[in-house]
Amino acid sequence: MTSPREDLLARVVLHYAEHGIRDTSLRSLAAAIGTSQRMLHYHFGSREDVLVAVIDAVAGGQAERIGRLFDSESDPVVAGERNWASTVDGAMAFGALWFELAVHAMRHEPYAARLADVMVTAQLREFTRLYAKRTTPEHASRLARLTLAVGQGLVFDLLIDGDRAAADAAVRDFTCMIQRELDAG
Amino acid sequence: MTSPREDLLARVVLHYAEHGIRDTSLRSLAAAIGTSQRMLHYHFGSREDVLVAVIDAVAGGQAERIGRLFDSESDPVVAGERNWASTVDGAMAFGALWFELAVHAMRHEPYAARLADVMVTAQLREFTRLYAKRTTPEHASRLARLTLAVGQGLVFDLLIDGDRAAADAAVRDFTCMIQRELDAG
DNA sequence: GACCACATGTATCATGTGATACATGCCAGC
DNA sequence: GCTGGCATGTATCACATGATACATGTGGTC
Repeated sequence: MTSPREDLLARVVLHYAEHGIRDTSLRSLAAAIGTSQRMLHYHFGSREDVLVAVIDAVAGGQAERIGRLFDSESDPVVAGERNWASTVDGAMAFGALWFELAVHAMRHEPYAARLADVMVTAQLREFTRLYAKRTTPEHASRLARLTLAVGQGLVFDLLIDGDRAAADAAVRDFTCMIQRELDAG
Repeated sequence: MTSPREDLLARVVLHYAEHGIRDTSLRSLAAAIGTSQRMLHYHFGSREDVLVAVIDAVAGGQAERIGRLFDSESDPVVAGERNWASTVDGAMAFGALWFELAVHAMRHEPYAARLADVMVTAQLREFTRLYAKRTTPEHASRLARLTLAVGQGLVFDLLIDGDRAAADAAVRDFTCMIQRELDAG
């Protein structure tokens, strides 16, 4: 069912999530996930190709998550809450790796284009679409960016200071504020 | 006036901001900023010490910024706007380096403790203090985290998709929402 | 002028690293 | 049972890298 490559990739992602990419050599990576450096080269090609595969995997997972999340739900507030739940779960799983990968998107590396899309553009589009049902397109677009930023910023802070309860509370406040904004607009 | 070390450090920060830390060797770094690998070792010690110095410099700059920003201004909304202006300027200057360093804070590296403080804790404290003048301490604390997250998340998105106008517009919306929240609370 | 601390240049070392060559195992299909 | 393709193990190469040893310059003090 699962190819050796997929199997390896999953373990690579786990190890990167825990130990970071920057000072993980192919040798130590291979040893840690129970394979050999030879196999990493065989299944991925080069060291950079390992990174690209990781980015593709994370981007793919995120894309799937977005699709699943926004297709089934049409109420923006409920979607926002579900999005937060799903975002924070991913954050706890991937940890700092999420931001480590985001840096590649910020540097506009070609292989990270899809990641940039699922991290920002795609979610922005979906939130805008949802909000547009309750307000003007321009307003919806601004609120979408705000909502996305709140999720990302809270995850940022959460990963640094670990205060999950505070993040959840802030989301609840923001949800109320959005609700009021939509009712007023 | 400026010691050779400070002078070097400033150039190191610039180069890291533009090219990233991850694949910059001491040799290429030294060549790029017009010094020798020998000098980097002489003035900083080891490669990791260079990183620590960079983190300290960035954290110090941010600490100074926080102090300057929040001491002079007592109105939370005005402080929020000024904070955004200053945050976004820093983001455009440091670029992805800001998040590259944040990853170290997320991994709770000891040398990044001060960075974690200025990135989250200190700002959280200041915003909470400001908001507490207009609402309950608990509410102020939640709004502070929200405000901080909005700034960070918008910078995150801005660095990825480059839409400065959208970020500014979102901030304006958020400012209104906060204003309403404070007036209601 | 002797001395000294700070700063810088040159050369080199030991090692970790990505990559590759070559051989081996395993298993399906004929 | 032979063959061919996928997968894996072993050994090695060429090189970049961090680090250090040693020599040189430079400016200030007595």
